[in-house]
Amino acid sequence: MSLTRARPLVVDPHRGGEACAHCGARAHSVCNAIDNKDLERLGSLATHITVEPGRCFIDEGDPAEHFFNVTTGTAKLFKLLPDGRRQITGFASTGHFLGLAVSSSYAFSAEAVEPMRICRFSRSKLRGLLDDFPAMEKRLLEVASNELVAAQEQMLLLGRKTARERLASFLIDRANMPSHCMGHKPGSAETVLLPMTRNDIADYLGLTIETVSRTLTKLKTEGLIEIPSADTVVIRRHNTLEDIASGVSSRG
Amino acid sequence: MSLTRARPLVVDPHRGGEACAHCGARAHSVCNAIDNKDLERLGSLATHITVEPGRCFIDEGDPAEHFFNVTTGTAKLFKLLPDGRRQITGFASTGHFLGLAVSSSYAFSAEAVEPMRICRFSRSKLRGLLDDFPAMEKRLLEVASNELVAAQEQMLLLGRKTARERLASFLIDRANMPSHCMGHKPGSAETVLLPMTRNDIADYLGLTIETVSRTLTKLKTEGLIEIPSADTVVIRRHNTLEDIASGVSSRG
DNA sequence: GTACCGCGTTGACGCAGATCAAAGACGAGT
DNA sequence: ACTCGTCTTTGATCTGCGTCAACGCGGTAC
Repeated sequence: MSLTRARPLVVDPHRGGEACAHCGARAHSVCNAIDNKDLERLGSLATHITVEPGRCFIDEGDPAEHFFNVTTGTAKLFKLLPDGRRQITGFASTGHFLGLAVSSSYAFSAEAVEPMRICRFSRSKLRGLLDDFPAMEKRLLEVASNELVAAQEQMLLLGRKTARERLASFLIDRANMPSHCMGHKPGSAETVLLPMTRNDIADYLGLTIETVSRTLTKLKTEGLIEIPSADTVVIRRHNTLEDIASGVSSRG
Repeated sequence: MSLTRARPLVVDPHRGGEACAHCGARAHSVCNAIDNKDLERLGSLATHITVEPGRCFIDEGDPAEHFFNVTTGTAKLFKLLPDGRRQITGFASTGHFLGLAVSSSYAFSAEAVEPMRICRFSRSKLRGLLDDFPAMEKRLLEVASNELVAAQEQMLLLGRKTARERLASFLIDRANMPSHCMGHKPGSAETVLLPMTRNDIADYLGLTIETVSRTLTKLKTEGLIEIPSADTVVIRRHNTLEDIASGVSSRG
């Protein structure tokens, strides 16, 4: 299932504990379970890579040789059916950890939607690190548990919510994201940035691009949101949108 | 299948390490990460309870005071919307571990579909146990990772598969389950037992009960399966069903 | 026996969202 | 400025599945 690899990923020669100590993502990631004094060992295992938008850096089915930690930017995680139908299972931003699977191959693909910087660890080497630093393993379990809760919420959305409710849920989720995940501009919690395309949103919400566009337009004409540009949404009536998202409001 | 209900959970006085040493579920559960010599401590933390079909033993939103380990039987895990719409996020059978969430309250409800025996641990006490036995924490991380992979697969199903593909996927999944999960009679991998109702299947697959019934009937008339009784399905053409499940076959 | 009652099946019809189609909007390259 | 390609919006039409309704079946109580 390998997609095109016109150019190799860019590997940054800059590495080592020095990089970890000054990493802006550390505060938001599993890495903060590691003491300063042990950071050098962590850094020695990491390779820093940059990924341009549209580039796939994890291919479903490929041997799972690495873990990844997102430093900056956003990726979409997705699974494909043979005929091209796609389900985006999530978006990974700063601090997000990828590649947890026990299996020997990746269970999903990952593609950058924004320019990204990523920290890459060899799977086999990290295993030894985890044995030495149980605090990090504890953090991983926390992270995995939280993702499981989010996955269940998404199953509820995909299985039982209407298009209107899905869009409302999506916008509320984005608005509630910490600012380091690019959910909104600092100081303006109601401005939601959407770095992904309508197609990505559709594949995330189990809809078509047309339904996403139409539903957003409807929310706009009802005065619940504004859409100053295609990748920016301003939430005007947050409470109403929350009610719709949780299935309370039946108007439409 | 229907037994009496509206009785409290039965707490079995039988407890202690002795019970763990002879527990039939241990081989399939996170407990097998614990040495025999430490089993007594594990057992001292556990309370054994029995749950009758139809009884809810986890309520979404309640304070998360316990972890659960399924010894025998099957539970459905689900989330509700205010108007009653329900999404079943999974079925938990022998060896399944419940209540991983980091949050202080449960993210889903759990209800027995078959008579169950469950091992209950206090959340706070188990925390200390995990600190002492990192092997168990490692197992938990493995379990959580595997569930995350399953959750992503289910998102693909709910977001992008047709009713026909969903039912085929469901039957294939059931057929591939280890026999201790009641997926099939030993020696007859193609006989799938369905302890849950059509309503449960519908809420698991994001469909209605009528569509589940119709689609199963269609698969039957096409000779892909047999339905000797409502809770038993015999898979006749396993490969064809697998193709449908993975979105290859477009006939219908 | 008969009268339930919960569960499953089947049919007729309706609708939310998919599909098909076309036309802006916007940026990159020349 | 112009073209080209990608993304987005909007309209017309179609359809898979939901909704509504009726009936059958097996188990249980009496």
